[in-house]
Amino acid sequence: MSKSPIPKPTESELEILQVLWQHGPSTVRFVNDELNQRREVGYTTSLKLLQLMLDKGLVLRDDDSKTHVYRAAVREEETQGLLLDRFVDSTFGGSAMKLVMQALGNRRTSREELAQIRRLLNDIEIQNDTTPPSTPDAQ
Amino acid sequence: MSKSPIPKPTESELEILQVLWQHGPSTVRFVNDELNQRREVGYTTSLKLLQLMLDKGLVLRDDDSKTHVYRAAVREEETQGLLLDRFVDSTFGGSAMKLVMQALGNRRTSREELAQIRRLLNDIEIQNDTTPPSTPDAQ
DNA sequence: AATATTATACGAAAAAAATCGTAGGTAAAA
DNA sequence: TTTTACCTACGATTTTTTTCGTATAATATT
Repeated sequence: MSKSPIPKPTESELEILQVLWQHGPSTVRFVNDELNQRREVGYTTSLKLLQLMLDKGLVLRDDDSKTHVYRAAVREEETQGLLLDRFVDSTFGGSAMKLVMQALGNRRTSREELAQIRRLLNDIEIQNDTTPPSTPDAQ
Repeated sequence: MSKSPIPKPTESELEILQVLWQHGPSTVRFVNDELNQRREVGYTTSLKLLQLMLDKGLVLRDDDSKTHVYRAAVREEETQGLLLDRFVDSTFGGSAMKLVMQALGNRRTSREELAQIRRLLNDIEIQNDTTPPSTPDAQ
């Protein structure tokens, strides 16, 4: 049961992953166009990034046709969770609570979203009740 | 009412800020010792970092005595909020909700903490009710 | 067939961060 | 007063990340 040694994506790599997660398998051209909606990036820059990501195993590619198609090799939630851990650690000293409080307190959250969170809280409490609190949290 | 153009702290700088936030004004020696509880860092590395941070305005220092004393120049919540924004943006495509859901769903949250969040949710809803939803959110 | 367009590969420069070594100063101890 | 211990300043190196230029091949266009 070997855990994949996912290398942490850098900020730029994350941007690209976002595109792939959101739009599915894409060509370099498409990815680059997407990136350029936010900031100016050269085509070969995106290309190189994707190639590096391929090496790292962050993406896979289909090079059947001349124009290669890349897709994310890591799942969105998994990766986000990983980065979240790092972030909570580095910025909030390990306290996920603090983070949540800030995230909620800092910005305007709609009633709909609040309700959604309440629902989630309920679910978690139910789980807490039905599950022994001593669940080994293997990382 | 000029907002200070706080430069974004890097990961290492964040580590140091954590120490200062947690322990208050500290000497280089102390900061370095703290850092070394997590990983190996040379003394002059910490020193240099603090000096750079001084330049950037991230910390202030009292150099009355020979041994300088540094303290955070940026407030914890403010800085965390700033970084949170960046993080939400880069990792969760701008959706704070997604982040909160993950943060809560992903890890074991104690009943106490859940209650705390509920309280916060209540507060927010009250605010939402008493405050016109159209608060100009000048960025 | 010749030309223009669009791709990939890849080395390497540029930029950003982190780390360290060494010089030199001050103060306490011997 | 000499020695020892600790501190700061600061240049410079190393590492990591980002960005780009150029060579070259394949495809489409005229």
